[in-house]
Amino acid sequence: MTSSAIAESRQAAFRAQLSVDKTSPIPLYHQLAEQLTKGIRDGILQPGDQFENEVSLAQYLDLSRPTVRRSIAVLVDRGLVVRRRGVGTTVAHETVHRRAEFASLHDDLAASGLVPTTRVLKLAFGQHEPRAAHALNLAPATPLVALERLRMANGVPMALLRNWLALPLRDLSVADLEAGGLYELLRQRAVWPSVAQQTIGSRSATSEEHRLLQTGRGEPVLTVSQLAFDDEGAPIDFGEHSYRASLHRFEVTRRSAPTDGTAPSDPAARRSHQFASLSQSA
Amino acid sequence: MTSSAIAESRQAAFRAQLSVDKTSPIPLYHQLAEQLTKGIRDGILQPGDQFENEVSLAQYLDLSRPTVRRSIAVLVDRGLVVRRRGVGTTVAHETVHRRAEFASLHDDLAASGLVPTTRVLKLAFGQHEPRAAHALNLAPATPLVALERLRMANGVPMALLRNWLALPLRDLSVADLEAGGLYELLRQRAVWPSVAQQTIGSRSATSEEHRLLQTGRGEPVLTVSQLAFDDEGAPIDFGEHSYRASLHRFEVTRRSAPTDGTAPSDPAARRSHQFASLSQSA
DNA sequence: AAGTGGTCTAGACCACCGC
DNA sequence: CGGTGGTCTAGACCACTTT
Repeated sequence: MTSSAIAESRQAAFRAQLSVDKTSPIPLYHQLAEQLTKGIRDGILQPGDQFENEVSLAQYLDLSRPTVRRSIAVLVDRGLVVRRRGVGTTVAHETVHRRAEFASLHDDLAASGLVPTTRVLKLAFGQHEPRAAHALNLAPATPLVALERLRMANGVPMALLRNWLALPLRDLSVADLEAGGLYELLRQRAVWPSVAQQTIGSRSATSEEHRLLQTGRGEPVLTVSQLAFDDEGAPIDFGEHSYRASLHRFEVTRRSAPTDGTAPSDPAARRSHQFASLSQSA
Repeated sequence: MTSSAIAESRQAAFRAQLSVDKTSPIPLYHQLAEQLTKGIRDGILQPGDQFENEVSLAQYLDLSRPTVRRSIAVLVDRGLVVRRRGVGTTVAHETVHRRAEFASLHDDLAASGLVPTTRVLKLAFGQHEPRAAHALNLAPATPLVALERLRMANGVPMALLRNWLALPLRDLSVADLEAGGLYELLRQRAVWPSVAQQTIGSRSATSEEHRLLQTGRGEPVLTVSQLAFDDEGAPIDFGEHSYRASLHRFEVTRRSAPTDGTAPSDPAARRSHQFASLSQSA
């Protein structure tokens, strides 16, 4: 049995697992994209394997080709597969699709098997912070919720997190904030961050940071300024975070890809914008 | 005249400028997306303005609705507009669509009105660098092109750039490298980077960096390790770059958005992955 | 009820690649 | 040449928001 024959049998076995529920409120393309993604992430389809072509997959699942194509576009966008005109679609190489996904620092630490804890240094309502207000596109006198937290992992100080919330969330408590991540709390209050602009820099630690983060001699901090907005562009919060440089890395994936994950053959279209995904890890 | 009436007249004037060439080899959706993008970037359409709806725009341009929709999806992906079911499409707020796009450090400096220059410290063919080879998924003994450059702006040292190329480009010359950016040279040789994984960190400058970059006392460096791959996942290069922290910031835009720039209403689909764009600036 | 975006169909023709 | 992905059409029905 040749290796390609083995790959074909993998493909056939995988295809047999696929199914979509046309009565579900979940879009068909989304159902299929999730199943295809899982197949690759679980290793059922392996790097270099030929993907079933769009037409026959559509026929097999009784879907139209555009719908199947849209599903595959999701995988292309995630960097899991590569489409080549005239050739076919193949599962991308290992190093390409180890694409980091974003999670909050709290979640990231937890995922690393560490125990994240939070010490709330400050929680104040109705604060005025003209700089934060300006960054959030609000009037300078807009009252904000000011927040200062020290994030630790297994008791080791990791980051100093300062945030100013544009929302009148008077029910936030120190206990809530020490129990988990800020964005999780916001989502519980139906606040869905949609866009966040971050600026990553670095400098030597201030004396306060040195004290709170227990940084070593000459250890710098990685600084992240963040502006978050919801679906409609309404401001959510402004954050200024300092991470111990020796304990953190920010992973970014830059990708050149047209919007829908297809690759126009035209040179003008190739000069397209580039997209990336971000994760942070300790 | 009400402000919405003014916005409507802007919209009408803008629509009159639109046109697509059906005989062009450039995809129709791409032609339209570029024109719409330009209209927003040039301020012809302003934040908060209502976009023409998909159906009438399709009718006006004699295109099908899916094609127009695909164009608008490009803008959604770029963060320029916001779609809301039952409401319409509006131009995103200023702070949301000031989305930085990626460019090479060389291009970024030039765009800032600075004069970028490059000093080639090393250019060596057939080098063995097991660490770089491993990162690129190559055999440890694979010969690489080793490259070390000092990038300056207006004569001020900005960054130390070390790269190892996986490609047998024996025709690279010091003169080429001092004339422009590395990736521009690669594109001239038909090498199209498709995916780049970067890890951003920070540490205090080594003595060599201190000497070459003329860093101030206690000034750290921002470090970026980068792996670049082409369309097919073939490795292009491994880079280790050190930027003077006081002179650089990395801008990242995180966005939660489904693949094609649409927003599934289903909660399961909302728990989708997040995308971002990266730029670096001095 | 009217109008918007969100999804989907069942085709079509073309460009590119490998045989 | 056949098979693949890339683009496009002309509809359809639905979900959601506003009036």
